[in-house]
This record gives sequence, C-alpha cells and structure tokens, in this order.
Amino acid sequence: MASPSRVETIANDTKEASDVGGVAGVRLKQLVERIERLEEEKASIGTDIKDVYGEAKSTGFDVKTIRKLIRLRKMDEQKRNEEDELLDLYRAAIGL
Amino acid sequence: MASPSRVETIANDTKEASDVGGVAGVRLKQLVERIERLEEEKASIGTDIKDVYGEAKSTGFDVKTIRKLIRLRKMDEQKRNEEDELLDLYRAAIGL
Amino acid sequence: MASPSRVETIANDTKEASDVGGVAGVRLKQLVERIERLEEEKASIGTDIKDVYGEAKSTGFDVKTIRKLIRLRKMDEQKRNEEDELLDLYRAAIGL
Amino acid sequence: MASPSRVETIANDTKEASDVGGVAGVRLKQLVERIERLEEEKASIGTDIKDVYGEAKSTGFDVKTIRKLIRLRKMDEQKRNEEDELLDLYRAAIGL
DNA sequence: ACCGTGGTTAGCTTTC
DNA sequence: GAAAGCTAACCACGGT
Repeated sequence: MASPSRVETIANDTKEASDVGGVAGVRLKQLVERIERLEEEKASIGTDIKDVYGEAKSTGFDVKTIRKLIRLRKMDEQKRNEEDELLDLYRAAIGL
Repeated sequence: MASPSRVETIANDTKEASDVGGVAGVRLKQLVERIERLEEEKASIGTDIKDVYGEAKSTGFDVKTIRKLIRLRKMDEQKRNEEDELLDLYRAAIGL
Repeated sequence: MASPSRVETIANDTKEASDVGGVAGVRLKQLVERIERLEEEKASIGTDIKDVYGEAKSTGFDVKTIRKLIRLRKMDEQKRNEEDELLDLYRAAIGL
Repeated sequence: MASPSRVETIANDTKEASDVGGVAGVRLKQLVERIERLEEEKASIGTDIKDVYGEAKSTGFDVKTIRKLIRLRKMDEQKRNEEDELLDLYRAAIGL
C-alpha cells in the first residue's frame, strides 16, 4: 500500500496533475524523504534527552526539578533576547 | 533518596552554581548542560523541517497535504510495529 | 484561602473588572460548576472502564493485550478518517 | 469496522486457544465493545467540556485562569478528603 | 512497594 | 482572532 507508485500517485493528484511519473512526483518524494529523515533525527535526539534524564534519576536527582530548572533557564534566555531586541530597536531608532 | 544532601543540592542549583561541599552540584550542572545542548540540536532540526516545508510550498506543493501524507505514513509504520508487538504478546500469552 | 470572595475577585480580574459581585461572578460560577460536573461524569466513566478491565482480568483475559487490541482498532478508525480527509484534500487541490 | 471473525481470531490466540469461535471469543468481543462504548462516552464528555470552555471564552473570560481555578478547587477538595480520612483514623484510634 | 510505560491533558505555535 | 496540530508535562496503571 505504501509502494513507490503510491507516492507518485499523490504527486499526480496535487498541483502537477498532468505529470504522471514525471518530475513533480520525484520532487515530492525527495521532499517527503528529507522530512522523514529529519524527523527521525529529531526523535533520536528526543530519546537521547530522555536517556540523560534517566541517568540523572539514577544518580539520585529529581527529574521533575531538573525540568523546572531548565524551563527557568530558557525563560531567562528568552527574556534576555527580548531585551536585546528592544535595545536593537532603540539603536535603530536613533540611527545606530 | 530524599537525603539531607539532596535538599542542599537543590538549594545550590537555584541561587548558587557553586557546590557547597559536594560533587553533586557539578554533576547536575553537567547534566543540565547536556540536556540544553541536545534541546538546541532538536530545535535546530525543527527549523530544518520547517525550511523543507517552505521549500515544498515555493515549489508549488500543498503543505497541508504533505503533512497529512507524512502522518499517514507514520501511522502505517506504528501500526505495523504494534501488530508485531501484539503478536509477541499473544505468543507469550499462550506460552511461546 | 478559597473563600467565596476569592472567586469573585478572580472574575473581577478578568474582562468584567468593574463588576464586583455582579453578573460576571455569577456567570463564572455557573461555568465552573458545569465544568466540574462534567469532569465528575468523565471520571465516573473512567472508573467504569477500569471495572470492565478488572472483570476481563478475572475472566482470565490478559489486560495488556486487550488494551493493545483496542488501541489498534482505534488506529484503524483514525487512519480511515484521515484517508478520507486526504482524499477531500486532493479533490480540493485539483478543483473538485 | 473490523469483521467479526477478526475479533474471534484474536480471542483464539489468547489463553483459550482451543476455543475457536466459542464462548471465550464471544466474551472478549463483548468486553471490547463495552470498553469502546464507554470510551466514546468519555470522549463525548471531553468535547462537552471543551465547548463550555469555548463558551466561557466567548463570554470574555480567560480560559487559562478558569483552568487554574478548577485545579485549585480540586486540590482543595483532595486536601479536605485527606483531612477527613485522617480525622476518621483518629476517631477509630480512640474508639469512635 | 517501586519502576517503567502508556495515556491524558495543557500549553504553544502556526495556520487560515 | 479563532482553530488546529504539535509538543511537553503530568498522572495513573500494570508489571516486577
């Protein structure tokens, strides 16, 4: 059911409908595969993160607390970024 | 697990990065940094994915359709995996 | 801490701030109570489900397997729905 | 909808393997259907809850705040229950 | 009794 | 500005 022809069929049903087995189908397939590849990587890193939390836990740390910690640090960073942006805005406003 | 040192560790992680009398503070810091590094990578890949969708869009494909396509393909895969697991479960249930 | 006046205060802090003890407070209270009532029903059904699993178990069935079974059936249904949606999407993409 | 034979087949693969199309299969099917029926009801109530929140929103209330409110009230209730249990414990301890 | 897994829910981001 | 999809946290159950 998820045969290659299926992917091409889909390409045909989109904008390039007259392009049976042609360049649009190939292009779409490439795009789909790139996305799936990237999502795999992303999921893999997600697993790594989980592992680190697991390691933290088995070292005796409280996972929930660590999560809070990280959230706080991220918020701090965002806050800093916003302040920087504001500064840039001001600098632009007065012409550098 | 909720030893006195644990409480101290938590205190150290909030206000002061330096670790009063123990190695735990250093260890925690390492863990936090590893997690933050990984989350950065993950976010970066998320950006890449977005870019690919943008590329698809400017090539004339319908992004929403591609997303659905990918979701469907993922569901197929999950379903296959779950069915395999189910089979194992059955085999275990009847004693191999 | 959770005195009645507190609830009204919260209502006052939303859009209808000038409405101390007035109609907005009453309205909010009604909404909260409706939600709580519905959540009670929901929890009650959750208990029922648990009971059925318990019954299944004491009849000799393997609970984990039944759960997987149900999950799989749900996935089938979702997949079917998504495929229908995808079809609609395609039809829209090629102009009906 | 999966065919009936599918469900029976599954029943046959569990503990009562020698019971092809027999009483265990029927029993399992009944259990699965009861659970699915209940989960439908549960989902339906979930939708109702969402609707109420939507209604609250369009009345000008802040949904996030209402959620907090309800969480707080639930916590209060749990706390009260725990205190009641404790009280009962004491009363039992001193013989009513 | 504890740990790990799975399910549920809430918050966030993005799209229309 | 509303609606939807995605992600992440929380919670509860089942297994060991």
